[in-house]
Order: sequence, then structure tokens, then C-alpha cells
Amino acid sequence: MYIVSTRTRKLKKVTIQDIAERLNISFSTVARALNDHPAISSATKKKVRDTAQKLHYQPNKLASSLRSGKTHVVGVMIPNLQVSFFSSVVHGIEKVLNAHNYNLLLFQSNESLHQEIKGIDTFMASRVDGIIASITKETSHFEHYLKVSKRNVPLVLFDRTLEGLDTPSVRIDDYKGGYLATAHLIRQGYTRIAHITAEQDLTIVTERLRGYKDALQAHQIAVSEKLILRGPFSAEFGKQSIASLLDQGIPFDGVFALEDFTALGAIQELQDRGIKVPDQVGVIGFANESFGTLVNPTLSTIDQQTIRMGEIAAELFLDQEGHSKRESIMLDPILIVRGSSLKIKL
Amino acid sequence: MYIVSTRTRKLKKVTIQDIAERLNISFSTVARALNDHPAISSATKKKVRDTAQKLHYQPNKLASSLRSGKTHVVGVMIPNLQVSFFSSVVHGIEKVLNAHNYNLLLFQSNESLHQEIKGIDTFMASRVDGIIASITKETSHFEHYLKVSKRNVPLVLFDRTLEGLDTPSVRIDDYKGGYLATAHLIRQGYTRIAHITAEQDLTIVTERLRGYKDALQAHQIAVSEKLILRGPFSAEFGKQSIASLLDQGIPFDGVFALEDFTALGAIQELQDRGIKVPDQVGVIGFANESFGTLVNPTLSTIDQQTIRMGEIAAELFLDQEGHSKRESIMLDPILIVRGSSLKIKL
DNA sequence: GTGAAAGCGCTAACAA
DNA sequence: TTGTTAGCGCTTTCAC
Repeated sequence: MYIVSTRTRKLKKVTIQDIAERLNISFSTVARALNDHPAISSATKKKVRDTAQKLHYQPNKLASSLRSGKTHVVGVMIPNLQVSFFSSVVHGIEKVLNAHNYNLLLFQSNESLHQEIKGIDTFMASRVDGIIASITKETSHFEHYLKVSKRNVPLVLFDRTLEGLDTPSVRIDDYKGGYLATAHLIRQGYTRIAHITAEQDLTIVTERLRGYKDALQAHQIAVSEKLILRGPFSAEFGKQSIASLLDQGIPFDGVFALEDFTALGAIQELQDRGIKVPDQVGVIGFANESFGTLVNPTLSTIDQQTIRMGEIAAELFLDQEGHSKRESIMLDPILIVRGSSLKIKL
Repeated sequence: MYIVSTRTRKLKKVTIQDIAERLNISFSTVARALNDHPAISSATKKKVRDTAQKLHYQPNKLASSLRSGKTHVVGVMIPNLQVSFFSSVVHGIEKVLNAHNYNLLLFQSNESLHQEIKGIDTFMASRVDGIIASITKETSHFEHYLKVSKRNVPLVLFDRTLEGLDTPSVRIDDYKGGYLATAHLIRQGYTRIAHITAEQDLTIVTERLRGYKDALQAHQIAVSEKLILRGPFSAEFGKQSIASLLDQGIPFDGVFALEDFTALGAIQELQDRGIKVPDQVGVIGFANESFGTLVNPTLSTIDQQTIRMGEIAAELFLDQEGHSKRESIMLDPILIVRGSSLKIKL
């Protein structure tokens, strides 16, 4: 991109023009040589590449994107990178896109609709070749996403999808996850199973709850609203829930928490009150956080295949680039049995 | 960016030209109006903005970047987004850059020098306005980073910096962290303190070790090589280290592990062997992982100010944009005292 | 306060 | 196999 003139010591930008002049050929020949065009002789290609290197030529993607209409950049919008679920998915997305020579423009919405709209706008202005997004909790309307589709920019949603927006998406089957977790506790011999869930009306919340209820009913266990606790997503609420059940004298011997931190909070409170996990109460979480193997007892959980989800999101984008639009994909959650729910020793 | 012709139903791109034609003014006036140029009357500005909206005009950053030489994009290179330390830092970087209307091009090196070079190359080709990076463990030479500086692209390194490369950077004072952790254990009355560390020759490893040794000596405690265990970064090695000390009958009553997962492994092994933490052995980790408040006992640790580190990295870049190059910054680690090292009840 | 014109560095259609 | 030419959609200098 630059050569240092010996006289001025100033940096000069190097373009295909400069290479062409050096070799007394036209700059379009240089362009073709650099792009490995089949019509160019290998002798010319070699000469061009050598001088390109000598002059420290650095191609300009802006110019080529402007002209060709392809940026090889995908916009990725997530609520928050600090949530390990999302950073894991982005990891998967980046891995696959990188391997296909796509780059990734990252934007955090921070659960703000306003930010989300700003991000989509930036993506469109940047002429990204596609957008992979997980919507905010606030997102109720989706005009900003419709704009994307209208302009024929491939759009893929993951985890949190949008009812009514017809676009490929990938998420895990939260219903099945809730069912798996609950059925596992039942098979272990627990019968009065509490569910610690959230107040929000998110699919991931309602579906896990639905799975929980269906698993109980499928095993002829009545659903009791007293055993369903709704609050914020937090370890603290896990503790509170257990405290509340115990203080009210509501009997229970199993806990399915909608995510691992909450489950861990629950275990702590149980242990603090002298109740043994898993002997007296079995606990299972959701998300397969990395600390699950390290706590005592180790935490049973449901794995969400986060990296796989990212990989598939990327593939769904690549599919659209290849004009073969795949359907939306539902990943199977994976039951991970560890100490916290293992009453029946194997 | 597009208007739908009623006859053909085909999408047509909208440029400032189209707006200009509609209003019978020159396209340069439109450009100025959209950029809020002071020389344009507010009446014209309003007209322009209104029609821009009506025609669904979407500015093209590629064109403006190509012309102006500014992309408002910063390349961020990290080893792996799955490591919560890095995703946290990137979160901080994105937050600050976003607020200054910079976007973030993300690249994972996966600890591979080859990938790292490819990423820097992509950044340069994309004409990013700056690069913020944490180098791979493999990175020994740094020609690819020198290229960046030579082309006057602001470069900021974080956490893992490069000896000999003169560029602003931010990292935490690992020496002080090691010292703090060790001195804390000593103050709590532990005197035979083991250090579980790594084999690698990384600054973060050697500096924490140096802090550990200096803290011991400052308190008139002899450093014993038998109490320094070197292995891979892992919870498993934490367990092994404890097992090895116990099996060899080497007495100890404190453990400083170079990171939280290792510390947790150590606690597990101690508990499995019936040794009480913190009553018999005090343990402290490093990194302030989110599970630290949830395990039993809660884990004492050293906070690395990850988000702050990201914010500062972003600020160091912004400083260079403003041509005021700040020095490198060393963040103070923060001692977080929790249950695992609290022999003296307060 | 607005317009005309040049050009950023490439790609690609058309010639030769 | 290579060269010519016309843009992509903006920013920016110089006019008036």
C-alpha cells in the first residue's frame, strides 16, 4: 500500500497502477493477474505478484467492494457479548465464516431496540453481504428486519427468533430441553419437582416451562402452580425460590431451574439449610455453563450446543449466498447427567 | 437504497443523484445537506432529508470511505472468544467504540500465528482506522504488527503485549496481582503457601509467580520450589497438584492458583480428601470468573477489570485518532476476598 | 449558498 | 492473452 520514497521519506500509496507502470503493462492486466484470472499467462502473473510484493502492495477492499457489490462482510448482532451463550455462538459463527473468507462486523444491542435499529442501519450502510442476529428482549416490531429482507440481504436469526418474520433461523428445542430435564428427574425417582422460571414472555422461558409441564403429565404427576416460581434470571432468585418453598412448607424433592446460575443458587440455599443434594433434593439446570463440572455436587444440565448453533447460523447464511434457502433448524438439546440429580447411583 | 418501480417491481438503488434529480438541485448539495454542512440552508437540508427518507435512501459507507480515507471501523483481534476474559474485553471495547460511532471488525486468531497474520492482512485490506489486538501464545516475531505501524494505522495491544513493539497497550499488573493474592493469604495466617502455575513462558505466568515469591520474602517466608507446581492451565491440574502435594506428604496450608478454574479444582480435591477450606487450607484464584460467588466456599480471587481494560484499549485507540498518543497503561488488580481464604472471621 | 468536476482504487464488459 | 473504457457512490476543491 505504501512505498517509502528515499528522498522524501514520505509514505506513498501503492495501487495496481503503480505495479502496471513498473511493468509497462495495463493496470487491468495487473488486476486480473492478482485475481488469478485464467486468461493471464503464468509468466505475467508471476511478474505481477513479485512486484506487488516488492512495492508492498496492499489491495483495497473498499474499492473492490464498491465496484463489485460484494463486501465479504457479515453483520452479527447480539444482545451482549458478556453472556457466555452469545460469545460462544459468535465464536462458532466466526470460525465458519472465517474459513469461507468472510469477515464479521460485530454489534451489541445491549437489549435495546434503539441500538438494534442503529446496528441494522450501520450494517446496511456498510453493505454487508448478510446479517446474523439474535433479537433483543425489547424487540416487538420488526420493520428494521423487514427492511433487510426487502433489500435482498440474507438474514439469519438464532436462538431468539421473531414470530411472523419469514427467514431462516436456528434455535434449540427448548420444549424438548424442558421435557428432558424434567423427565430425567422423574426417572431418578423425584416426584415433587419445582420449576424456577422467569417472568419474561420469551420463547425460551415459556417453552421450557411447557416441556416441564408435559413431562410431569406424561408421568401422571399433577402440575402444581405452587411449585412454579417466577422471578428474574439470577442465582439470587434461585436461592430465594428455595427459601420461599421451605419457609412456606411446600414439600418438594426436585428442582429444574431454567438456567445454570439459578440452579447453582438453589443448590447453595439447599446446602445452607442442611438439605442434601442429590440425596434429598435433585437439581438440574440449563445451559451447560463451564463451572458445572467444578461445583460440588457437579451440576446436571441441558447442553444447548452453542458452538454448533453458531456454525449452523453461518451455514444458513452461506446457503443463501448459494441461493439455496434452507428451512429453519431446531437443534436437539442434550441432557448432561452429573452429580446434582443422581440419586440412583449407577 | 432501493425504490420499487411500480411497473417492474424490481429494486432500484437510490443514490444522492436520485435525491438531487427529484429536487432539481446538484448532487453535491445533497451530499452536503446529508452531512449537515454549515454552508447549506436549513430549508434545503430539510427538503433533502425528507426526500431521502421518502426514497428510502441508504448511504453507502463504502463509497464515502473510499473517497474520504476513513472507514470508522476498528479491527479487533483476539485469540478466542470462548474465553470469558476475551469476550469481556471485547464487550468493553465495543461499548466505547460504538458510542463513538466506530464499528468493530472481529477476528479470532485461535492462538495461531498464521491466522493472526491473515487477520492483520484482512484488516489492512479493509482499511480499518485502527487495530486493537491481543497476540497469540505463538507470536514470537512481529513483522506483521510493524507493518501496521509503518502504515500509520493506530495499534493498541491489550493483556498480552509484545516486548520491543513500541505501541500503546493496556494490561493488568500481574506482579501486583500475585503479590496481593499471596500477601492476603499470609495476613490470614497461612504460612506454607503453594503456588499452582503454568509451564508457559507468558508474562502473565511469570509475573504472578514473581509477585508470589516477593510477597513471601517480604513476610520472611522462604520460597520452596517444592510448593511451586507447573502444569497446564486447567481445573484438572489443580486437582493433580493437590493430590501430588498430599501424596508426597509436603505440608501446606495455603494455595494460590494462577486462575480460578485451577483454584476450583484444587478446592475440590481438598474437599474430596476431607480437608476443610478455608479452615485447614486457604485458597485463592485469579480472574474473578462469574462462578466464584456460587461455589462452596465462595472463591477468593483477583479481579482483572476486564471491561475496564476493553474500555481503555478503545480509549487508547481514540487518543491516537486525536493525535495524542498516551503511554501504555497498567491496571491495578483488585483483591476480592471471599470464603475460600477467610480463616479469620471478621 | 450552491454547482461543476475530479477522483478514491478497483471490476468487468467490450475490443483487439 | 492483454488493453481500453466506463463506472461503483461518494467527498472535496474550486468556482460563482
